[in-house]
Amino acid sequence: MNIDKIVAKISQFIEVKPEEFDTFMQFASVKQLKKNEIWEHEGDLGKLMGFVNNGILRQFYLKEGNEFTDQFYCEGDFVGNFVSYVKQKPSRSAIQALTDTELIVVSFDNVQKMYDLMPSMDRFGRLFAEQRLVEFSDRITSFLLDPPEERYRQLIEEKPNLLVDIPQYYIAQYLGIRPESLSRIRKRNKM
Amino acid sequence: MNIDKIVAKISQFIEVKPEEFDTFMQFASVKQLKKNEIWEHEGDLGKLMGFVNNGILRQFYLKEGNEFTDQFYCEGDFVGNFVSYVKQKPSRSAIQALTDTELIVVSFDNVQKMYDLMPSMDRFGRLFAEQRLVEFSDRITSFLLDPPEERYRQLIEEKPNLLVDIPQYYIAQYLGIRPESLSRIRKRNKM
DNA sequence: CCCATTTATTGACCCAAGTCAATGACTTTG
DNA sequence: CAAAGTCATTGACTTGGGTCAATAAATGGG
Repeated sequence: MNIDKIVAKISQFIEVKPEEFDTFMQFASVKQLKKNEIWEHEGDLGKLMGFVNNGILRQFYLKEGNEFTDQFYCEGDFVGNFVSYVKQKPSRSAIQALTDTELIVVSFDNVQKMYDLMPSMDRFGRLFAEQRLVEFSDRITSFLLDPPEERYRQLIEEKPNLLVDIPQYYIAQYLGIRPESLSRIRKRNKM
Repeated sequence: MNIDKIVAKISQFIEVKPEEFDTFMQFASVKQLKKNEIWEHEGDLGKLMGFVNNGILRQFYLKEGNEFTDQFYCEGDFVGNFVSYVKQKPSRSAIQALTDTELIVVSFDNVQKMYDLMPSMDRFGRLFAEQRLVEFSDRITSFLLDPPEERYRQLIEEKPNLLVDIPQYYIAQYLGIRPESLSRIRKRNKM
């Protein structure tokens, strides 16, 4: 199990002692996903948290036969049905690998155990949640302030690899528009 | 200083010992705001956190002469330029009281001190941030899945008092549409 | 390398929100 | 109470995204 990336990630937030990582790794396992494989299904209760060692995933909703992509998860991100877990309600969304993907997986129950065992974990959880909060807040603000065109520009600037690694219609779903409209936006602006 | 509501709020997340609340209150002060008064200005670095004892506030952005309301804060909510504080960058948004308002105010710096002094505070911060995260996530999902009409219906169901206490055009700003469009939506659906 | 499948583009048309301007309703206050 | 100001509604028109269908381009498996 290659833990370099997850060590680096957690160390961005708190100092971690080597023996704490040993504890962490006792709870962890590796999961390989093939392209297009569904990892967490709609209707599941969020039970697992993953760290993306490599690959891209998306979280999506179905409504009236259409798919809506809510989030992308890329290398270095934590992925999971957090909302379902926090609410303790079955998830309305599913999580799917868009490329071959490797995850380091820990159950939320074991994450809870770590919160109780390791004093620094609550702080990590807080700082991590605060950072996600800022990302979510920025996305909401962008829905209010920026037209789809501008949201597309920003997304591609932030995550240029999306454009090469996954079909455009997932990007359209994420922006809240139809693939045809994204195609026209790209044409209008020669992107 | 009436601390009943804030005690109740924090107790939803963690158990607090009376002496811990004493510590908390040493850091806190009360701030009265008049209707339409700006509490935090655009360009300020987020320095203060408030707890809404009563009243309604909004956080808003200016873009090309238009105002965009990003968040409402009602009785029992924590209000502040969290994003600016976390990023340590001047805020692009302002916070304004929409009715006469009473806040219990603590500086973010003192909140940090409490994180270090009181072991349970990191957990409170984590749980609180997790809950906000779920709210934000639901709002993003709603931007993707639901037309403005449906978002309006849900907002009014959740916070019916908004409709009586503040002008409709703030609600339109929050939904991401123009006041004229909200007026037409209400007419179409006899709301 | 070819064929089947998937993905992206384009066209024609529709509709809901945006824009601008005018009017109506309601509030505040001198 | 009258006048000013604020807020909501309505009308006429524009615009950009949605929808459906056809075609083109890219991809992947045999």
